[in-house]
Amino acid sequence: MDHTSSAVRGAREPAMTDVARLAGVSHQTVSRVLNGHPNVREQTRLRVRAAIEELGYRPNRAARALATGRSQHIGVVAQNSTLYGPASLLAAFELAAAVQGFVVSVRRVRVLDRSSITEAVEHHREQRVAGIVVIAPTAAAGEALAEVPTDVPLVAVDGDPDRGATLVTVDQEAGARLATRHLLEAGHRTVWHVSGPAEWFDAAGRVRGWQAALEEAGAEVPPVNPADWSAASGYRAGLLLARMPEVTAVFAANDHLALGILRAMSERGRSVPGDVSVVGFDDVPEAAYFTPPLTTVRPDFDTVASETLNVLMSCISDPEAGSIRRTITPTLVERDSVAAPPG
Amino acid sequence: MDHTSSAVRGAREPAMTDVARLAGVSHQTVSRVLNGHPNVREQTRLRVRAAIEELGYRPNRAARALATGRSQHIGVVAQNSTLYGPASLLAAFELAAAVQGFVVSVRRVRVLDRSSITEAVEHHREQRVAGIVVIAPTAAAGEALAEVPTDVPLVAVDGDPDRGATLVTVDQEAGARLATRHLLEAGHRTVWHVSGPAEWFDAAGRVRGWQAALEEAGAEVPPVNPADWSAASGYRAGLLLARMPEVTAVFAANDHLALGILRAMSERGRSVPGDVSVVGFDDVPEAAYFTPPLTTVRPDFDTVASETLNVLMSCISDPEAGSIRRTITPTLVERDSVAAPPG
DNA sequence: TCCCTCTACGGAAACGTTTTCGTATCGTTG
DNA sequence: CAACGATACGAAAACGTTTCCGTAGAGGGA
Repeated sequence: MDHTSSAVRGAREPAMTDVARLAGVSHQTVSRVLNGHPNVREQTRLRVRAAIEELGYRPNRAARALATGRSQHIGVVAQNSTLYGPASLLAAFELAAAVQGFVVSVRRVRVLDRSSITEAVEHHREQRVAGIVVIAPTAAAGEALAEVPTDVPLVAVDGDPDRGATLVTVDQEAGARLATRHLLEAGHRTVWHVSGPAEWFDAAGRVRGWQAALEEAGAEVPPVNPADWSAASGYRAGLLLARMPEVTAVFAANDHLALGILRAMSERGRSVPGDVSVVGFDDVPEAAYFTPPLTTVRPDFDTVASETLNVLMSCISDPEAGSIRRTITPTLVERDSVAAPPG
Repeated sequence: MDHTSSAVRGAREPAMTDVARLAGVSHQTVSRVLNGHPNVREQTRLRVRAAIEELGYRPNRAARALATGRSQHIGVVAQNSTLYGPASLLAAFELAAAVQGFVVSVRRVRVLDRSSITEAVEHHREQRVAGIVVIAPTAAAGEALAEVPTDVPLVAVDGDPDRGATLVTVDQEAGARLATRHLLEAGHRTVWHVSGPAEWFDAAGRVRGWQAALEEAGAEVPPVNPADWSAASGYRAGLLLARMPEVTAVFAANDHLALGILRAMSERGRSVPGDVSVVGFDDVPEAAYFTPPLTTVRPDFDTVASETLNVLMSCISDPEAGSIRRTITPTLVERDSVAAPPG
């Protein structure tokens, strides 16, 4: 018998008191059973469970939230983009949170500016969420977070590494060093860089890491080729680089930029990795099937997501704790887009 | 003065009664002002607004949900995947819902089987969401939805086209026809197909459309090459097809499969589009930078998302209405991966 | 037997809204 | 001037939980 679906249309949903009446106890006892409190006789517990089952009772979360003052909700603020990194991070986070019994509400913003972010955070606070996660990869987002009230646990992901707030990030610098050193070790005299948008911390960190690796190796630091994250802009940058014979190694700030570069090189008749070596960043699932398969840097987004959840949980359970910081170090995935320079 | 952030730690957040006291009215009048009810003197309205401002008052959504019996939440059930289609659909939906003042809670499931889906839907019902959206592209999901109680508005996206439920879908058959006819019109005698996983409606629809287009043109229908959605499986299928000289045209069920096929063809020395033409599906942002730029079928996910929201809204406002069905027809995007067959 | 301490449960007051109903004031009308 | 319908607002009862406190009964030690 499925009482749930046979419920009369428009009839009030069963509440705790209904369960209590059927089980012959008070509604507080039902509450106790539901929340796993001790001091309930086994026999009573069973009667209550049976009544719950029979009525198809489901607790009203709104009432619970009102009574306790806290909800099992986590608010997420994310940008409206389908970039691989943020998307897979978010998906992994939602799954992890669901496992822990939390429901995550995501609020998308069109652009990551101050007003949008404060509005979105305000919105979540209005919902009395237990905690907030902001995917805040740009400078403007960092500023916005600085002025957010601190009375609700908040963790930033990919945020400003120079702010003191609690933060989970990928070590962009280390990743960029990995890529750059790998190219230098293959014998290239220097490495050119096609960067992401300057206002992104990710992009800035990768530039820093690339530059540091070059300086440490005593290599010349060529000018940065600025781009956004798209294959289209990678293509444009690639066309420029393709006509410079001295360019033999390129580190692209992400895999889609690298794809655009590969395309440009191919059109200009410069073979990869024969004439030019290319390394990307992100390890998107299809990177292994680019032409040629792309050597790239892999940040483990699953780990970022689960660490984010861990950090948020400890912020929730101990709001007085200082700011926490977690950094995930990426790894290098070697494929076929890197070789020794020609000649 | 920012009273919000200067609130004493641990102090109770201001409630409606606090605002009322400060404004010298009763809390019901505050409620009236908040909800835009008429019959409030302009002067009173201003006093109330001032008090709200001064206290940094924000209404408690849980209390409102409890009192009204409905929440401004939309529950989404989605698979834990970073496939481009579902991901961009979801992002667009979240943005559209936010604009309408709804908060969307997404519940990820590891796999799209019956128990996971019913559990996730149950979870949302427990939260008393105003409506539910299930991204249900597989047969198992379709079955699961059949047994979900109908007392909450629910719309399926990419669900079973043969079920009567309210549904928003992409016209997979039309898209596949577009691709197949385009290849036939380029002069190919027939078109081979690398399909998505058989349990996906999307995949099945694309197979049907491809087959229908071939039959209508009197072309031979070659056997389907089954794959999943990944570039890896596209690559494997591509290796097989590359060694069959009679294969001159391939329709891939999505762009990442197509990428794998391009890679396989390139490795086997078969040029695209010189020897083999390829058409994809999805129009991922980087498809224009594949080697060669990919001709593909573009479903407009923004439209799917906004239609989904529209349909859900009408289900919410009129729960007695029958099931609604919306179909979005994709378009063909021509690039450089299609040419006349060799010889 | 008396007192005390557990255990198992009920009574009742929160939590912060919305909503229904009631009422005082005021301008209009017959 | 009495009667009446707006208009502007307040009183009080929901909504369905949790939680604090109280209490009856069982068991144990002096």
